[in-house]
Amino acid sequence: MELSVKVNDCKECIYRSWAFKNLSDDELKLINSRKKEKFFRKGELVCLEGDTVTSFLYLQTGLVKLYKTESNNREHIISIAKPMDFIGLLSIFSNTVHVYSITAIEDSIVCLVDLEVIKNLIKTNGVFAIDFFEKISKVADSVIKTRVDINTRQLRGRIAYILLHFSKHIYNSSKFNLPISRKEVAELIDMSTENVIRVLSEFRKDKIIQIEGKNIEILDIKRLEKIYDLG
Amino acid sequence: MELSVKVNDCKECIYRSWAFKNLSDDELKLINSRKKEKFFRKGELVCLEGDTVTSFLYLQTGLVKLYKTESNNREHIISIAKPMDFIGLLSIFSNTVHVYSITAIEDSIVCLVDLEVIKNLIKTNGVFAIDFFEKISKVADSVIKTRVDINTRQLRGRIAYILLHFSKHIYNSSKFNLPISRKEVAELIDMSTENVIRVLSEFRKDKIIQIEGKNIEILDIKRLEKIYDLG
DNA sequence: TATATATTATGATATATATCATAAGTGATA
DNA sequence: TATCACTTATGATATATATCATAATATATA
Repeated sequence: MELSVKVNDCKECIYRSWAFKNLSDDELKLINSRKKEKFFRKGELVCLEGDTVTSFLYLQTGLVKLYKTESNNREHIISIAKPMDFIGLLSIFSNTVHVYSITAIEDSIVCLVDLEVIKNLIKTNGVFAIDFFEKISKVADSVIKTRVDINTRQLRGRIAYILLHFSKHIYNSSKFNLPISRKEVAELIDMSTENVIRVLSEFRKDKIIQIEGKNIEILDIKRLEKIYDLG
Repeated sequence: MELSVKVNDCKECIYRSWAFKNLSDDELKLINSRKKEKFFRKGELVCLEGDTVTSFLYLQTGLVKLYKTESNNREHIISIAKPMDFIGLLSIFSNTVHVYSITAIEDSIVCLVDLEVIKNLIKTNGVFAIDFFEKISKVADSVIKTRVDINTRQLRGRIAYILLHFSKHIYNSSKFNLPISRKEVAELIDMSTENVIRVLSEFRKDKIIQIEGKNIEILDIKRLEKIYDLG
């Protein structure tokens, strides 16, 4: 179910990415006329793998997961995207269809801009083109880096990674509410659900973290960082 | 040691990527005047992680590996790039320094184009900007896809992947000379060297492949594909 | 050519991780 | 409220994978 949201004017939009800083007022107006802000309730699908890419997707608020559904119906999460991320990743250039499915894992607002408008601006405003490529490249580069970081570590290192990631890069707090289930954590960092639970319990017993359901508090960040560093 | 190579004029260059198809003769001339083709012998370093990115790097012939050196001095190969790939990946937009080191794993010719020239062309020729980003996005997307493909499979599936990859996408032949050592295969698909050797031997015993040192021939591609599909 | 070094190879063993089994807790829903 | 499905939890066991040990080749280097 898509609810209507307060409509932001691009020019005044507080969620606007720095990648749009070199657009003129007229260009922002153009985007404004061809964009739509959509609200997605936690759990709602934003787009499905295989859908035709017609819009540039920008996450204003909330959190979404990017994932693929394997042939055995298991999901494999590629990335958790945060506000200001270009959540369609490189598909807008590399493909005519979305490579990943996207689902909101928290109530989220996604701004959809007609892809043709973005491509035309890239063609006509060279400085914007460079800015835009810089931003999208950074997002994609960080996806690659994360995949490698995770897969070169073993279980404890992966759990440490995900805890530090949520704490430092998403919630900026040592205390946070994990937005995904242990099963989804498992799908994100390539391990079994049982082992996710087990390692979390281990960290709890070692007083590295405190757990109350989905509420997690990092008690000993130094040790967590050490576990992450050692792999 | 960099040897001089026959200098190709960009306009006539048989190695040119389709991403450059919408450049005028003058624009190609500009690139031509600011490019350098360098020969790298097998094993030679093309660039080092951390080096400032000053050129757009394009692989004309040969093969190179993109890798990171871990703190424990172990190498982790991110990707094997083939002719026509943009081997600097997204670093040219996302970073001022190279994120990966690059080394030739076969005698290779890399064309280095002054990055400023490329960026200026992106700014002034919008159609080229789109073409260029389509290409670079495809290369980067395929890196992500490959990482996921590898890490969602277990050992036999990974070896099957790498054999099929070399056969289908790099050499277009069921018979080929593996350009990297078993150790490097291990670094590429995240497994131990011993297990790479073991699984290859297993495949040999099962008459799926034939091995003579680095010379490999796929005898039963159907079974190899099945092993890959099953993970 | 001789020597050192790296690669390929295989078996034995240790370790990491997944799977299976079971149960308590939680949340959705009829 | 009662029922059902899902999540969290933990222990036991099976499996996958890495590591260790050793040796035979192959390759590089003095």
